[in-house]
Amino acid sequence: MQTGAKPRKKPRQERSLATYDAILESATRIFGERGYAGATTNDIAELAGVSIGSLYQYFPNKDALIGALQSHHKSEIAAAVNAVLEAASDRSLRESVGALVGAWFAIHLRDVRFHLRLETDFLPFDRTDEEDIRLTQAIVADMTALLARHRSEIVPANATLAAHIVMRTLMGQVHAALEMPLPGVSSDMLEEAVTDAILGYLTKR
Amino acid sequence: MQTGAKPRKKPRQERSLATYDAILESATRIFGERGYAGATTNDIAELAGVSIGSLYQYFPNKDALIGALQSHHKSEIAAAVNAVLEAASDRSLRESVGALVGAWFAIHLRDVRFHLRLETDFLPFDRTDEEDIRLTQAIVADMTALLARHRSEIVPANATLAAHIVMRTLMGQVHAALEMPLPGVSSDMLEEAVTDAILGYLTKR
Amino acid sequence: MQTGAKPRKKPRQERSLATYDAILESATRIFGERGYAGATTNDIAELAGVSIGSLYQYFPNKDALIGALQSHHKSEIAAAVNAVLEAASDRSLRESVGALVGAWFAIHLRDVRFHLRLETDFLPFDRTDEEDIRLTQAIVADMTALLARHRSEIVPANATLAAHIVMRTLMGQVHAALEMPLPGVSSDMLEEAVTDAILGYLTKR
Amino acid sequence: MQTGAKPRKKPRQERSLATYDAILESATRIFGERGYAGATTNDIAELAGVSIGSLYQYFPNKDALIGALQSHHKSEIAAAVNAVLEAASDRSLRESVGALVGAWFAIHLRDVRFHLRLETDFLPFDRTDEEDIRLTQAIVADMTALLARHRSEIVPANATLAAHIVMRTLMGQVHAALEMPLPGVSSDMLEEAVTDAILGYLTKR
DNA sequence: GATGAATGAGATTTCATTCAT
DNA sequence: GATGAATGAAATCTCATTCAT
Repeated sequence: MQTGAKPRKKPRQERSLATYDAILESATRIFGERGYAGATTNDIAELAGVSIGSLYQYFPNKDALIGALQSHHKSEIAAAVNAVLEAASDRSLRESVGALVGAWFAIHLRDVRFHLRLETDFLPFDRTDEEDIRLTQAIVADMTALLARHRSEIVPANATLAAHIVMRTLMGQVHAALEMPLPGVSSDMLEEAVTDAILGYLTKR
Repeated sequence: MQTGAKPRKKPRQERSLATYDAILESATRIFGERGYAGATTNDIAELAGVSIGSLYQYFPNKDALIGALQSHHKSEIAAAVNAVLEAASDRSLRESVGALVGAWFAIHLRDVRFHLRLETDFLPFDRTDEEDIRLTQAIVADMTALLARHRSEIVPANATLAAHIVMRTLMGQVHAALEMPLPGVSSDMLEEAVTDAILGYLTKR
Repeated sequence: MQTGAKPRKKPRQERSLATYDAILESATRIFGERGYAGATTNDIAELAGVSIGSLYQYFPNKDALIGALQSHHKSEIAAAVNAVLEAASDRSLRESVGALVGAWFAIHLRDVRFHLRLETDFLPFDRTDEEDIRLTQAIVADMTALLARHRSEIVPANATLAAHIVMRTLMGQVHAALEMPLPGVSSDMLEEAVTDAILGYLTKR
Repeated sequence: MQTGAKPRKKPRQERSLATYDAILESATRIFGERGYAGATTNDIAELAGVSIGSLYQYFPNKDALIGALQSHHKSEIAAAVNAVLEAASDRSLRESVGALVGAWFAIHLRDVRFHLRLETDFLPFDRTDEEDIRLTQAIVADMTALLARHRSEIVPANATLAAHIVMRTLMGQVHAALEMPLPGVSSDMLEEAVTDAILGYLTKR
């Protein structure tokens, strides 16, 4: 796999934009259904209703599609975390953590199979482009800021480490929830349990 | 990818056994370095020092290699969890959870890149063979039993759900630790933080 | 490759002419650097600063670019040979041959890489259009006339064969000089050696 | 085009050798007929009667085929020049040069179209592998030695330059003879004219 | 006339798998 | 049992060319 694969050109005309979007939508579906290796660029183009040549006009290779999809995904998470931070002043720690857990699950459940793939097949990709690094840092920064707001209630001394632990707990729980659903456990119950787990870590004295 | 691919035969003779092991060892290395798609059966055979024909004598196809590797991995975890359970009578809850976390990290750190792959590239594999299901159930059962031993200290009412949450927290934390190491955080510190997170969830009143 | 591809139209207006020239100049550069297969019409258009559509307005296909370039090249040679012929009355045989060699080298050295390509990649092109044939004949005719002027000093009986041998010697030497420069041999020395070789052939008794 | 492409493996078994030879023979034919760009690896494999996979087992890419063909060609020339040198003691300069010209033409005429391609399409290839350099040096060295044997009759002072001029004359004349045959000129006549040209250069006082 | 998005045939190359030796 | 030459389906990607705007 090549690295640093980025969109070859940004669409300028209208027609172009529609093509670009159609390809990404198709890619989401097909990667989600078949995984990285199982998906073929020809099938993605076909489902998008464009020629294979057009796909390669916008994405220099297969990996560039994954890159674009991952960027979009991470942007969503960053926005959600930021929204929780913005609303934090009116909320208790429990409410904020609950909102965080809720948003995290919501983003992933919207397109379950795709996100599961994203967390599995695609993670090994070199995610070294600046955009991606920036987003990751933004997420961690917002989470650290969120914890700082409730400094007095929180036990762990190292705030950055705590932010990472929280983020990783979220990732792990969501991933596992997608991969092996627990029979007899509603998503409300699950979200509450995860919220408890995070609060337990943060506030246990 | 084919599903339910199992080893074609269990080698009985000495020389056979050596060949079989050499192939698995080589597969661990190469899958770890290159991922599922990047690894080729020819390269695995070559590194193992056997002909490609011999590889196919023991494993009917590429997926069977992954299957064997995953079984081995899950067996290790099951054994570790069981060992913690066996030793639980002499230990406090904190000690047992600490031992669990330690063992989990140890198993994965031993061959970092491969285990990271295992958690990513290879998860989508249909793990529906009986052996695998049995092992997963054994792990959850042992964990539930472990929690039961400390019933009085533990808050979550649903023991099975609690066992899953714990297991998932472990998986998520280990995976994240492998994938994005935290600079300035020693593995001891990390293990302690994860232990805290789990205990926080289990015992928070 | 198509044969007999000719410029679709000769541009009449000023702006058109500038576009036409820009394309040819760009083609010279890119064919020279990358060869026939390595050059793409899109890149040629881009370097010329015009759209790919415009390029195809002037040249019906890729081969037409080569055709135009070859014509231009052959015209230059024809003009140079003719100039030597025109000046021949005031010159000795040695002077005329020296002028011929000098002009031939000068034309090719001006854009070394492109001319090397011209002698290699592009020769197989069907050069059957009338213009090209006419130019080739003109070159041979002028050379024959040049030799005729010094009939008395010249040994080979068949003047046309002699003209061809001279032309071919020039082509071979220039080509080889471009392709594998001789370290320690200045271009003056080389031109003199080639002049000697031709004179040796023509005048050896 | 990739450089330094060499045969992927040397055939060890009998079957293997036959495959290898069949591919090279087929490649000679198809490259000769269609040129580098026009030839496809699939067609070469098909004509050779082997699968495309087998072709790539022996030659890592298209260029490696050209490389092998060029090596073979240069070997032939080197052998011929050496043979002329070996026989030089019993011959006059004119006889040796005549033999050289004859051999050079013979090698190329045997498979005219292919050799023409070799001199055109394929020359731009990076011929930087040691084998090739060694052969070129051997050819020049043998030619220089040949000239040294007739030192007293020869005019040009710089023997290496003279050897190059001779070689380049040969290349140019053969190439031109292949590309544009002279109507009414037999090959004997042509070879004699070329011999005269070379001798003229070497011995003109 | 100019533009450039779109096309799609076709080329190269890989690699899991087979099977004659 | 072991070998490794051979297979060929299938995937990625290119680029000359068209044509609606």
